[in-house]
Amino acid sequence: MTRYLSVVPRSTTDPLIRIRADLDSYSAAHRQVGKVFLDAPDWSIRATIEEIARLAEVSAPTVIRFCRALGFDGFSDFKLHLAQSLAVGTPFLHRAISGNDTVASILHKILYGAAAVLTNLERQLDASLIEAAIVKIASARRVECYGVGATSAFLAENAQARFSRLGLTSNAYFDAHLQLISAAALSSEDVVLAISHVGRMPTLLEAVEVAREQGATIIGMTQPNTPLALRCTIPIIVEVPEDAAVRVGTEAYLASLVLIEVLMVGIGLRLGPAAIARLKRIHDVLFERGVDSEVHPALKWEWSKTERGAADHE
Amino acid sequence: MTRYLSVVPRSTTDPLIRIRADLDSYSAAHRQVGKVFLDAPDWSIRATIEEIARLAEVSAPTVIRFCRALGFDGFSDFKLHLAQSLAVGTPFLHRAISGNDTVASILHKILYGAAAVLTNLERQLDASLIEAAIVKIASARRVECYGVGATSAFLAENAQARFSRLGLTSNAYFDAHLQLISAAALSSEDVVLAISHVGRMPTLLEAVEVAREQGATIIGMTQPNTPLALRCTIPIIVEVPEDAAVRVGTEAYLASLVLIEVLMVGIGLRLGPAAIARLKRIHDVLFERGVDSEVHPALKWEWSKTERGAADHE
DNA sequence: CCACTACTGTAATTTAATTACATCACGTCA
DNA sequence: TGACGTGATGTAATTAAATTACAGTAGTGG
Repeated sequence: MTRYLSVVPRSTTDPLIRIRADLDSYSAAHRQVGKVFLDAPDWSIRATIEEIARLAEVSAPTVIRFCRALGFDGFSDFKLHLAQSLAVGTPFLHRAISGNDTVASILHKILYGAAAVLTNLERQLDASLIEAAIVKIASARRVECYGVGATSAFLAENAQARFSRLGLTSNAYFDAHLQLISAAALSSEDVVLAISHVGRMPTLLEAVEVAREQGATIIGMTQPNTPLALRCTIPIIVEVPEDAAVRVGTEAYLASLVLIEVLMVGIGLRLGPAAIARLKRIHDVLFERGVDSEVHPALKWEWSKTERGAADHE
Repeated sequence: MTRYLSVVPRSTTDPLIRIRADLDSYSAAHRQVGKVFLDAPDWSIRATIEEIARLAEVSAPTVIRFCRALGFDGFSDFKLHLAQSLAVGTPFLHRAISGNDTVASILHKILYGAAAVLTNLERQLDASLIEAAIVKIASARRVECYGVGATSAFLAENAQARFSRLGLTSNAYFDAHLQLISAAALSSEDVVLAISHVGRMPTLLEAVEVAREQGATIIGMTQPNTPLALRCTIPIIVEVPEDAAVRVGTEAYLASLVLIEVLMVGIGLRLGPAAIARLKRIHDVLFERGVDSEVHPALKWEWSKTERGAADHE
């Protein structure tokens, strides 16, 4: 009875992602089962094996075999994992905040809502696009970060600070004019990271258009189906549920911020130990001096500019 | 067999929180059971009822009764909920990112890591302190937001923007000097929101000290046991795991941002429809003009509510 | 066309959760 | 003080669920 030992090390992705990815390679009966899980994951975690078998029009053992084929110990084990992967996904999205919420319940809803957005993001994102973005940025001559409005300006600034800390040449522009000037000076070795959730600011689109004409790679961080998304070389689509939940903007903002983090980590790993050592060094310096190391995620860009200059010769 | 129907509406808090809160009021045997769940929640979700009963030195039916007493349908139902509440909590915290991670797995780890921090936050926070902060801010003559360093400056600015949009009088100061001047001008009707994750910046502490002498309420958003935390009237403690992962500050930053969101929502509900209508109005103006509404992350909140007729007051 | 293999279902088995009932401890009131 | 009720717990029986063993079937290669 070594059932409890096989806890984690299977694979990182969650069951539904794997099922969807592999659905085509399954046999007829297994495909049926997979479809049931994909169609009604919420229901599945509370259903018995018989119920699922009935819905999939297969026998119960087939369901078990399906679970085992995915690497789980059995149906129960699979169900547990599925439940956990769904945990933050669905249950709290529908619940809007109202006047009779207590502080504790507001806290709960907002925290879970935010967490849900982040975990759902994994299902929506195309890892290969992110990888493409990482590859491009890591080898770019320079990375220009454009953002319009307070929030995306901060995101752009944040991205720029991180890129600089990794030793890349990067600038951030929040002004329509400066963006245009920057875009006009780009080459095909350069990358633009354009951040705008709404993705229809004419001035930004114009700058993107110019950068495109210069042959630069455009990585856009935006909602699906926006003009910006359509003009990108590599769209990184941040889709947050248009839910009746309290706030909309913050969730997209959190998602974007975390995605920038992913980019930075990915680029860092790609650039190798030197870049990571550089990060650590900056952190240590700040720490020794007793400076708020919270400066870390978004160093002032004057800062990193100087840092970048010094770091070019290593 | 109406087992599957009782899905949600029990209560908002998760099982472990409730158990810990109510532990004292349980009978001897139930307390034993509760302790087992609290001590080994991870193990519990994979254990059978017999195993748990054995460990708690009670009988199996007692375990079931315990689950029922908490409002669940039975042991399985309880286990499922427990599993879900733990889902984002534990499993990925220990896992650092290494060179042989794929982009997909980096994505997974970072997204889940961030989500985990947010959901764990609920267990660590004291809702009554947040409520106290909400009450104070909502009735303050003015709210001064202090932040040092790029990140907490942004947080302070963000908080200030939200408070202003709710119709409160609020300013944000990032400069040591300005903070001091602001602090010196406060009265006992005023509130300072001091944001600093590290919480030991001398200039900020000094400003806080001065504000304190003036009789102002100090709400501090910081780590546990920092000088700032000790000097606050109302400490809002953001404790994030000291993970060995690549990134350090981002998680604390996300947590703080979401907490500001909670404050804003709480204050908004407390202030009533007028504040909510004001938010909506700002949103409409920006929206009509085609401005990136992401400019204001806090916007759009409660539009659903105002739309469904609560816009009464204006 | 046969043998082999990979899938799938049926029926039996095992395991786990749940219920019904008995017991015990404790407090209350005649 | 002692019968009585109430609430909490355990024991044994019951039911439900997951799993295994086995058998049949379809497709594939020799």
